[in-house]
Amino acid sequence: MTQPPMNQNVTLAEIAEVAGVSPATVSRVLNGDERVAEHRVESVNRAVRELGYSPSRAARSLATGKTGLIATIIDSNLEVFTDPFWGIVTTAISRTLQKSNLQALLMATPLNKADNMLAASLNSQQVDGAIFFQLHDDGFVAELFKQGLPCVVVGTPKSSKSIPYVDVDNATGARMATEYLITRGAKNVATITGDLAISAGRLRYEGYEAAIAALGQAVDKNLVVNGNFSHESGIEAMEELLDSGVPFDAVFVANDLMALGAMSVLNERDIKVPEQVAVVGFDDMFAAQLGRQKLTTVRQDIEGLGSAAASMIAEMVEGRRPASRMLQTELIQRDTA
Amino acid sequence: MTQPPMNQNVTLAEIAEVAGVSPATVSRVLNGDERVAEHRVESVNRAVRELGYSPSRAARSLATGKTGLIATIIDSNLEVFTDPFWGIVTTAISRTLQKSNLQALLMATPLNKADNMLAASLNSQQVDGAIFFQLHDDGFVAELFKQGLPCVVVGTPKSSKSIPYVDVDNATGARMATEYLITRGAKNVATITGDLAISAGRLRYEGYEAAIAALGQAVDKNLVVNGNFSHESGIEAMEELLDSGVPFDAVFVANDLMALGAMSVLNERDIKVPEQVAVVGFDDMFAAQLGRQKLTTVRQDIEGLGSAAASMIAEMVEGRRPASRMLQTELIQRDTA
DNA sequence: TTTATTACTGATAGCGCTTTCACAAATGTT
DNA sequence: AACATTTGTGAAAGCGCTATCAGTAATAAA
Repeated sequence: MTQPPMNQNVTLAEIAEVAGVSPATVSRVLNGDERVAEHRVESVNRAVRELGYSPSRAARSLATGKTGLIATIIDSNLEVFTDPFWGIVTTAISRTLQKSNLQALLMATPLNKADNMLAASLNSQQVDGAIFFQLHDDGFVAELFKQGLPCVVVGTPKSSKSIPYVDVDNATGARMATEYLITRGAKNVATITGDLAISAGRLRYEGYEAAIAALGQAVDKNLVVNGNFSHESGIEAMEELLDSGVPFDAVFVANDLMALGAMSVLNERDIKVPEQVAVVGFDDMFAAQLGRQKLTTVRQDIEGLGSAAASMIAEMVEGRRPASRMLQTELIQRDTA
Repeated sequence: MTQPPMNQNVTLAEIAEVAGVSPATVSRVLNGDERVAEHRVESVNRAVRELGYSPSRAARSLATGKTGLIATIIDSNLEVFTDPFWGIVTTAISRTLQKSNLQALLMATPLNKADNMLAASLNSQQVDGAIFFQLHDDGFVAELFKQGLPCVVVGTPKSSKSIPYVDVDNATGARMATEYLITRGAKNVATITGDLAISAGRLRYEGYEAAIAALGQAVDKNLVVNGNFSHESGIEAMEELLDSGVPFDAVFVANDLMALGAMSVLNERDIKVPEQVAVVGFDDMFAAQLGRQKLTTVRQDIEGLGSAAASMIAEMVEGRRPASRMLQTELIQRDTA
């Protein structure tokens, strides 16, 4: 409760004076330099406490060439706004960065046209590193990375895998989901895919494929229908599947949003879930738990995504070169399968 | 497509040399000082372009005492993570700040115990201002504000109204919703309230009350049951309402999450919506449009909240003192009323 | 004891910008 | 024609730190 005085304008020089040492020594103490006599460390710390001193970031940046800032860039063209995803991930980033004395600079900007503005921000000594979110065009990121800016992308980069990235293990998650359906007794597992142009879409489909292949079977093309991750496309895909007449008793849907759409079609046509058709989604989005039937789905560790990205960038800032990471998923069994 | 060279280490001094003027003049041009001869302005701009120069934020901060940074503080104890709210609002903030050459610094931190750390970040010359999200204890903010830090809170501050804030007009929105229900022919409009300890909860209830009062009636206490904004509490509240036996033909629910819960109870008991009971929610959360019956609700302008907060803080940074703002809501008619 | 290390510490020189301040040139005023 | 203003510019002094470098005191090695 005893708020420290926290004077706005105390400078290192004043601390030096009060503590009776040179500015250099104060700086050493502040930065944890070992070889300072114990009694001086103490008197410096005391002065810091008493005057409520906290060093100026600007001055420090200017002197060191480090800003302590990490750009967190979201392509505002992207519609990540269907879920708490972005909030959770940025919060995790911010929290994790704090441990390395870094801070997150938020940048929402259309990635294509902003090239220049963004480049200006990133290229000069404005930030120590940058975290990008899955993007259509990662050529820009590759460029920056090559120029020496520490970068990590959340999601799987399209072109240059040389950029460190962190992603959810989409393929394994999808495979687990499909295998679960099979284990539950499904004979014909259909799938509604996401946008196959996006890595998450492709990989989830490949996971489905792998599960079928493990059975020694080939994928029946009639059982796969393409969606684009939208709720609407889930509805359409399920209608198409049903109308085609192919028999199926389970469906793996590439994300919850489409799964919810698919479920509403199933409900309308009075097809019992999971008795007649079992369904499992992917993402464990918030709304998955809202309906009268809660969705069985593959949960991705969103918070983990953020903190992994943050700690990777922190490593890079310190000069190391972290390996890309793949986060495990978890099958959440609920009402629909 | 032609990426500018964008050299990492061009300094103002080099620009001065290339342009054949003094550093002071370069600085003037960069900052739009009027009284520089036209031909010099041009040669400076040319040099800037050719060398791909962009000024160092740190140096500028050190010289001016301004950082160009706005802290965006989210109390990580809070569960804002049920909706895209946070993502939308921060994106809007970031985008709006850019217009004033400011940037958003993200800080997710438990507000109570972090006092010290946060205070350290905010108090010294680390940021030019701060945006806070609705918080239980705004005493901390009041403190900072009194100390001269430009602050804006998103939501309605509990204690000190002297802090500039921006909020959705909860009362009017709730009143509109209730009146709509009445206009539609409802004779007995019930309400499920939110947490009345939170301003949004209280104000939405007051809006309901006002609509009833406008009819010249008093609120029938049997028609109001308290929830706490959670899905679960919506379910419970509706069960209570139904079990109590009080007749009602419409219900205004203080948020969509509870409304969705209430709806599922109505469905289970085969009560037709909106024929037997009309329902309208509040928030227009994403999931409101997902079910088979899309929720009629009061939309709040989340993006507006973010950009208002951002432009208010920008004004304050420039020394002005903006008035608090109240954002209008909009009734979105869908399937449930 | 003399010399070579080691342990601490303080001057001091920037980091890259802004901003007085002073001054010259150009313009305006009696 | 003499003086007072206004304009446009550069020199130079910081802004608050860090980091190099050199120097003194204390310790180890010869």
